Amino acid sequence: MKALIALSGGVDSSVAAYLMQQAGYNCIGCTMKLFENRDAAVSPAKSCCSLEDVEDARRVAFRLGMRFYVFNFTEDFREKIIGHFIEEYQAGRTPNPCIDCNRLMKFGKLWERAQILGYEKIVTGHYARIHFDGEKYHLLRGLDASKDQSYVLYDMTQEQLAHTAFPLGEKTKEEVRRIAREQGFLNAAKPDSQDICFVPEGDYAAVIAAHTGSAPVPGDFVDEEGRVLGRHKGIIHYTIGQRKGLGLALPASLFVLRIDPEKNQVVLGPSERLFRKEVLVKDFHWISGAAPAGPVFGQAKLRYRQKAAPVKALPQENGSVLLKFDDPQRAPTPGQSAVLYNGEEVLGGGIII
RNA sequence: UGGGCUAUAGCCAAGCGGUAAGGCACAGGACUUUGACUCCUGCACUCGCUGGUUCGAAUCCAGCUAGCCCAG
Repeated sequence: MKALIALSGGVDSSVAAYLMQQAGYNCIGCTMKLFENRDAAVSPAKSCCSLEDVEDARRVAFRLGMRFYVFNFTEDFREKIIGHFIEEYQAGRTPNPCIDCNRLMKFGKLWERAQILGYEKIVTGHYARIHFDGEKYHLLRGLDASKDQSYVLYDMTQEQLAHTAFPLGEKTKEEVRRIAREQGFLNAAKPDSQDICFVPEGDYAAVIAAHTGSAPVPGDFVDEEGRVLGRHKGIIHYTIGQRKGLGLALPASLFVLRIDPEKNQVVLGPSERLFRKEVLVKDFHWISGAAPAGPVFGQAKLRYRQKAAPVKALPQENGSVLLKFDDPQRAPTPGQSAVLYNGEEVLGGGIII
């Protein structure tokens, strides 16, 4: 069996490559080149796919005796991932580019390329498990609950799951680091990735400005009654539930409740006004391939780092799903992904509207 | 220029003779393959200014300055 390993340059994918090799696969390593230096000033060891990391990936592949390719996906990435990222922010929503990247790049473009080259599997370092019951593929949480990354994979199709391997799904981060050390990988102690790969220093607004060639338009901060509280730097700077960085000195802290792109306003209010029991999710993707006939009882996450909360999911005729939580959830944010679980299994997910 | 009130960090604000609470904002860190949230740490050798009383004052007294209110 031939496997194409997506090497990011980090520890996880390196160990994933090693494990596949040990499992007897004929492996080849590859890294996706997703953006140019000019598109995102150098972002050292902080991201999952910065250009410097390509060299780390190459060294790991060399050490394992694998051939190594770099696939240039910069054009698609700029158009589809960065482009969408910018549109969403400008529309007052908060996108999660990593989700799009997984769907369109890793399990989209990369899988296409793998098929052309005759590989049966593509392999990544995600902490998640795939289970085949003889009929359907199931996506399960990673065994290491603290590193579980099943959330970012909810968009995977049956076909993709059939041709993907997550060798780290059964491992803990500790074990992975240990294996990396034992194998003498130079990135064994490399920090976990963070931040958006094409956004250096976390300054995504600067990236948007650089790509659009125009600065965000300042507007008013208002309270729920419409009273003006101050001036904001442009709606792209804010997200629902945000507290820091408003630059307002008020007697109590306020949070972003809503963003109104038409009026170019950001509505602020106290924390307790952020909670919602019902959340509507559009374009819901069911991993099984089809929406269930009736309501589903399970748990859902509205953001990556959040414990799944008990919910009743009601599939709608138009492909949306209405989530009715047992307890109010803090700051559901349009543009972010809601993912539905049934215990260890990911049932599907979509975008909050 | 008659009377009254108030002046504490970027903002709000405790303090009422014993050696500057707290909140917001801000900065740094932790957490994190998104943005946030959260958590930790830091942040007035000084209380509008000048004198005085006192062992000791942001706290009492006087004058000055500034702002606000009422009466003009």
